[in-house]
Amino acid sequence: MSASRTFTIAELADEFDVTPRAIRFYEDVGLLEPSRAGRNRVYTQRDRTRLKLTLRGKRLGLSLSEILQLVRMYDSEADTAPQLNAFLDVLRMHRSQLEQQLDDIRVMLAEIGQHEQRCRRLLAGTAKVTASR
Amino acid sequence: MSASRTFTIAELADEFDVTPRAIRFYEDVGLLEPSRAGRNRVYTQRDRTRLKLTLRGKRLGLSLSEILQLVRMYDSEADTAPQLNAFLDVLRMHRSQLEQQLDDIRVMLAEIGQHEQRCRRLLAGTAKVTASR
DNA sequence: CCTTACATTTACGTTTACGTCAACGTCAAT
DNA sequence: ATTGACGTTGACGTAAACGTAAATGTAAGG
Repeated sequence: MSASRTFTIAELADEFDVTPRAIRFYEDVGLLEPSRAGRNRVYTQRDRTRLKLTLRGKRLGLSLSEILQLVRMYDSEADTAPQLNAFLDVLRMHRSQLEQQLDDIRVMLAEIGQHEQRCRRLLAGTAKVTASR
Repeated sequence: MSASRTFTIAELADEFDVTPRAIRFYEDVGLLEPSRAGRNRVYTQRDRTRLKLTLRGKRLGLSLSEILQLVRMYDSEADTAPQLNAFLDVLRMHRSQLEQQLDDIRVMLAEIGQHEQRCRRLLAGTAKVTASR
């Protein structure tokens, strides 16, 4: 069993292209919980996964507190019916938000396609003009 | 020709569920350019479209200045080959970013699906327990 | 032993995207 | 004439997400 590798703050910072400052900040808000070797932070695979989740959330425009709610929910061992139903509600909300984003992205990609077409048309034009001179 | 309807700030605020304050702020940063009827702002269809674009950008996590760059680019009448090529580069960048987001969303949706499954399994369990009591 | 490199905490600074008064204009309805 | 309802311009406040020193520790290498 790969004795569950650990990471230094700089390793994670390098791997995910964030600053150590940001990583410590994520700890402040409760997203990471590294152990310590003396004063220094020691990050586990779990922290690494958390960080990856965090950055993915950020890329989708979530705030850190929203991300925190998410990971806490995912970690929580809800077991009563009310808890589970509340959980399901939150999941539905997130899913509908993600689907809204999917729509937004589709529209934007379509627009980008249009503009690319236009650019290429125009470039073809300037090429001819240049060649004909 | 539908004499190009105009809108008041409150109409737009209502339609898109944002505050007038936000709309005025978008004007401050250059995203909207309403004309005036005396002191009051008058928004055109173009402004409405701009606002829609703005809010879509926001949902995807873009900053207002990024959105401003986008709409300016889309409006600009680039016509020289270097301009057009630069334009294409930016379009490619945005497309790759959107595709990254698509990936992120797919992963998140999959995770949500997992959790929903788990919840339903557990709920089925609690239902049985409840029923058997 | 001294420097270099990386780590830490504390703390103040900064940018973004508005919120929140305050003070005022204006037009319609009572 | 006054009361809302809606609009305006400042101007200050604020939450989020770090950046940026400053002062300190500490382990490794020359």
